[in-house]
Parts: sequence; structure tokens; C-alpha cells
Amino acid sequence: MDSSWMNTPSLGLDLTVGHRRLPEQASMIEFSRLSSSVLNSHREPQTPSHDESSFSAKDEVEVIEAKLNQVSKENKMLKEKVSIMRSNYNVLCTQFFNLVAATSPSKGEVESPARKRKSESPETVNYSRELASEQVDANIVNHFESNSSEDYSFKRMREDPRSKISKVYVHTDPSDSSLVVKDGYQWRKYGQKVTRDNPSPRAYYRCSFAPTCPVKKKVQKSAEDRSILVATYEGEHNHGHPSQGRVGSAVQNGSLPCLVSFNPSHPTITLDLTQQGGGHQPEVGRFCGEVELAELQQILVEQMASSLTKDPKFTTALATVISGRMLQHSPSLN
DNA sequence: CGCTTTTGACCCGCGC
DNA sequence: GCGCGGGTCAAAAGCG
Repeated sequence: MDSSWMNTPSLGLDLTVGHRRLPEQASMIEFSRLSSSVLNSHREPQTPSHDESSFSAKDEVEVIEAKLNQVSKENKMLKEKVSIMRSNYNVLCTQFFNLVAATSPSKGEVESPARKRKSESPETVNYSRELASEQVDANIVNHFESNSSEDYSFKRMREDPRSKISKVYVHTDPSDSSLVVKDGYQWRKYGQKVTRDNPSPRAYYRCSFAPTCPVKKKVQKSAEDRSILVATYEGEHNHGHPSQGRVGSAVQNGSLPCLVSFNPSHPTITLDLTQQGGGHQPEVGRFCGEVELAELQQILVEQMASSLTKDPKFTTALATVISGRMLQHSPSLN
């Protein structure tokens, strides 16, 4: 396997969201407040009130020291509060991920015995972390991956025990009935069925990028949580990523050729442009290396803008701000 | 016109 | 052997 891609410099971006740097930011805010107050204190004697000689330099120092102490106390309190918030956040994240892992993957265990078939032995099931990791939803969602043993009773797997199976859980709008998981590949839908254990239909897709590509995927809403789309991938692509060398198409598809991961330990979304998974890392490594930095930045901007504009809250807020500005600057209304 | 989606029919494995 | 249920096929419809 060509491992040259691993030597390429990482193009991973660490986009910090939330308040990961809050303590530092708080310190900076307090520092600026302190600096301005100190500067103001120093400016005060420069004012024409030279008559107030009673305000000695010693008193001035004491006042500044008192302010310093007060500010440092506030800083300490703020840091403690932020620390508590972060630990609470971590606990909530852990609980949420455990909940998802405990409910969705265990679907096979709660299936009725009637559905149980003489399935392949568990050791023939090859879970592909790489394949699962390459699936990226356009809306930068939390990305979950099954790593527990499941009851995969797919007859196709019996035909080809080497086929890789992976599941991807994508958070979507529960009211959205479309069974589409954008991952950058081209899929052709060839069937839809309503299964017994789930009221929502299951869609069957084939990879249509290459006629000989054996990869199939099934998309179905989770029976437990209808806001989660479960995409099951079978097999490995025998071709490169469709977006390889075609940046525009990747953007058009609403997906970037990169791994979007959500780190539960702290509120950070990582866009790692070196990650591609599915055994195609070498190609993507070259792909990322060849793409101009400006082009990459433009893609990222477009991707983020796309994600933002898809958020109804954002568009509503934007419309409110724009209309407010228009009213402010409208001479006829002033 | 070519590609994709829809959808009912069909195939096939499994349990009884 | 029969029925059930998941998976696939293929003709028709839809769409750009």
C-alpha cells in the first residue's frame, strides 16, 4: 500500500466552536479592561485638575492593586464556572453517545426471532471503520459509528464474505422524509421496501459512479429515533472518490472530500482534509496536495455558507438583521 | 434523450 | 411445501 500520503503535511483544520478558549478569552477581556483602567488612571493626572494634589501616587498604586486583586478574583471565578460547564458538557456528551450506541446498534438484538435467519458467522462480518468514516453528511452532523457486534443477515454477504459492512448514523430533520445521505459518491436508487421492524421505508442504493462498483447502501430511519438516518454500506468502492480532481462537483454535491468529526471531549469540529477512508487515502492525499490553498479555502467557505444557509434559524436571524439595517438606512422612514 | 426514481412483481432463503 | 420477509428486477413515470 502506498503510504506516501501519510507523509504529506496535514491540511486538517481545527475549527473551534463554542467556548473552548473561554478562560483565556475571559482573561483577555479582563486584561483589556484592566489595561484601559490602568491607562485611564494614568491619564487622569494629565487632566487640567492639578489642584487635586491630595491624590498622591501612593494612593493611586493602592487603587490599582485593589483593582488588580478584584479582577483576578473575578477571573478565578470565571475560570471555575467555565471548568464546571465544560465538565458538565463532557458528561452530557458521554451520556448521549452511550445512549446512541446502546439503542441503534442493538436493533438486531430486539428483532423478532422470526426474522432471524441462518446468517453468516459473526467473524465473517468485517466492520470497516474506514468506510464508515468516509461518509460525510452535508450538514456537518454528529457522526456516529457502530463498532459493536450486530446481527447482519444479508444474503449478499454470504455470497461475498469479504464484503465490508459499515453503518453510519446521520442526524436529520425528523420531518424530512427523504432517505438521502450525502457522502460524495453517486448513488442510484433501485428499490424501496417497508420492513417489518421499522415503519419507515428502507431505500436501496447502488454506486453508479462506476458500472462495476459493487458497493450498495441501504438508508432507513432509525426505529428508535426518527431524526437519525441509518445508512448501511456494503462492499468497497473499486474506484476513486468522484470528487477527486473535481472540486466543483464535490461542492455541488454538498459534501467535501474530507472527514468531519465531532469530538465529544470538547466542542470542536475538525475538518481533516487528509482523511478519506475506504482505502482511498492515497488518492485523496494527492488530491489534497494538488488543490490550491485558495481553492480549498473557497470550498470551505462555500461549505460553511451552505451549512449556515440551510439552518432556518440562521436565515431568519439574517433576514431580521438585514431588514433592520434596511429600515435604519432608509431615508424615507427616518 | 438519457438518466434517475418509483413501485409492483418476482426471487430466494429461512422457519415452521 | 408453504408462508413470510428482505432484497432485487424492470417497466413506467418523472425530470432536466
